[in-house]
Amino acid sequence: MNLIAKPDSDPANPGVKPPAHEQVYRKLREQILFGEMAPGQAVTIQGLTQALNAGMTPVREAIRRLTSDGALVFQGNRRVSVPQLTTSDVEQLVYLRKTMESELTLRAAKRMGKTEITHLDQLDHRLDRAISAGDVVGYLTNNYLFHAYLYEQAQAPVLADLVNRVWLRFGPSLRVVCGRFGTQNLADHHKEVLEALQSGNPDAAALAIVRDVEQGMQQVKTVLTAD
Amino acid sequence: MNLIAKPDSDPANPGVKPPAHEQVYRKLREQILFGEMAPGQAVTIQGLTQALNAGMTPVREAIRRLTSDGALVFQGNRRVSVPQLTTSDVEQLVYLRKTMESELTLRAAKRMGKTEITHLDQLDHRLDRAISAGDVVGYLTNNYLFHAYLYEQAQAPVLADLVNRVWLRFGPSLRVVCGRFGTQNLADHHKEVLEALQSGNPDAAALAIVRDVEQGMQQVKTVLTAD
DNA sequence: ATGCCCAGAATATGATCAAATTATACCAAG
DNA sequence: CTTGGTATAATTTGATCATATTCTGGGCAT
Repeated sequence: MNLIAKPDSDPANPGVKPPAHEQVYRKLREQILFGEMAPGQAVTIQGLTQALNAGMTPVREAIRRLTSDGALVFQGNRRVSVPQLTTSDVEQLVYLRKTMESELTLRAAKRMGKTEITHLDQLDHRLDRAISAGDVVGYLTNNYLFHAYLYEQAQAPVLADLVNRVWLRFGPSLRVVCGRFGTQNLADHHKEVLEALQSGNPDAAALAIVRDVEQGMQQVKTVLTAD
Repeated sequence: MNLIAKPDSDPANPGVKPPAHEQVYRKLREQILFGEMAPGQAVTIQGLTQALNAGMTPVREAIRRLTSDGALVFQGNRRVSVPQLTTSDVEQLVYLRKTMESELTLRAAKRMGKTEITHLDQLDHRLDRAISAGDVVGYLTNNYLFHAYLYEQAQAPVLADLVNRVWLRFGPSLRVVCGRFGTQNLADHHKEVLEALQSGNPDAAALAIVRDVEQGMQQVKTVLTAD
């Protein structure tokens, strides 16, 4: 019997490769999160098989997972596409993000030590660099990583899972926001979060995250209505 | 060109049948929600293909969707099983249910008219009958239908979607609760909800739902710890 | 107890069938 | 004769299946 911890479950292990459908899923997930797909864009299975150089079955399975995530939608007939958010959708997403992310931040703040806070700070610096460089993909990526790392520290996998699910829904719209406003005008409240963490004030951190969410989602709503 | 609205998109249309992977997904979903699967139970692809008399591909896709829902979990190697909840999991689920379901109830209460409230009342009567008959599956089914109908009235698809996702996580554990306590001792707060709706008090309805959630999840937690 | 081997299950491919969209051709009306 | 619309054909794409391949886990021998 194998008593050693299985390297399979370690996502950072370079020795073992995850199955093809997992790889395809992650790639598509990144493309959706980091703005390589536009809202309303059609997604074809056969298109993806050659674009990602993958078989048909893995692509199908990845698409199923993503439709369950709400990152893609069944288009009545059997076509799939990137969803177009309505104003009502955004309002619901705001409510979800505010309640879930504030709770996650609260939990994370109570657990994080010096090391973790420093790492978060570094992530924010990278984000700043991407902003001043006008690097849209870098902005989207690092903004996500900032939040994702924070929520990972909360040690609440169920909540973190659901939040990631929610992010997939508005990911494509963020790209549109960047195109509309440019990276320069994308102020965030990350500095407030970091200060609250450093001074050991969980409630303030949670409040700052709520402000961050409100501000970010307000821009999404603006782009939608100006559409 | 066909200018008539496509009957395909109508889910209640009996003429058109959904694809096999969709049917398999719904069947498995019901089996998980209504207690035909036990926590920890292993799920094999080939087992399902003959149990549901379906092909391999549809079963695979359904399983992918359900793992994304959190209704099934990858067991490191390539086994899949029904998840065992931890105490921490339940606490997170409680938080999620309370915030999401109270919001949904609030929205629903503001929209529902006489007709809808009557329908909800009928669903609750069926639930009562199942309880006094000791019908476990009937209890689980009608309890779900009560909540699902209520949330459907909120006209908030994003929120409703997420809540359904959450229900899939604790569905199997509810069955265990029934086996432990028996249907007789499963008091709920549905009557309070109905009274609040009839007297046009959305906040009271939301509060009653929160109590219902707390009470139900408390039983789940009890069963877990007594394990 | 350790390592090799085999059975069985899951992963992945390509082929085949069915459905839908697009393109084309035909007919009727102006 | 042109234009608009409809019916039909062709192409594209999705759904499913049968099959080959890979991997895991347990049994057996050392």
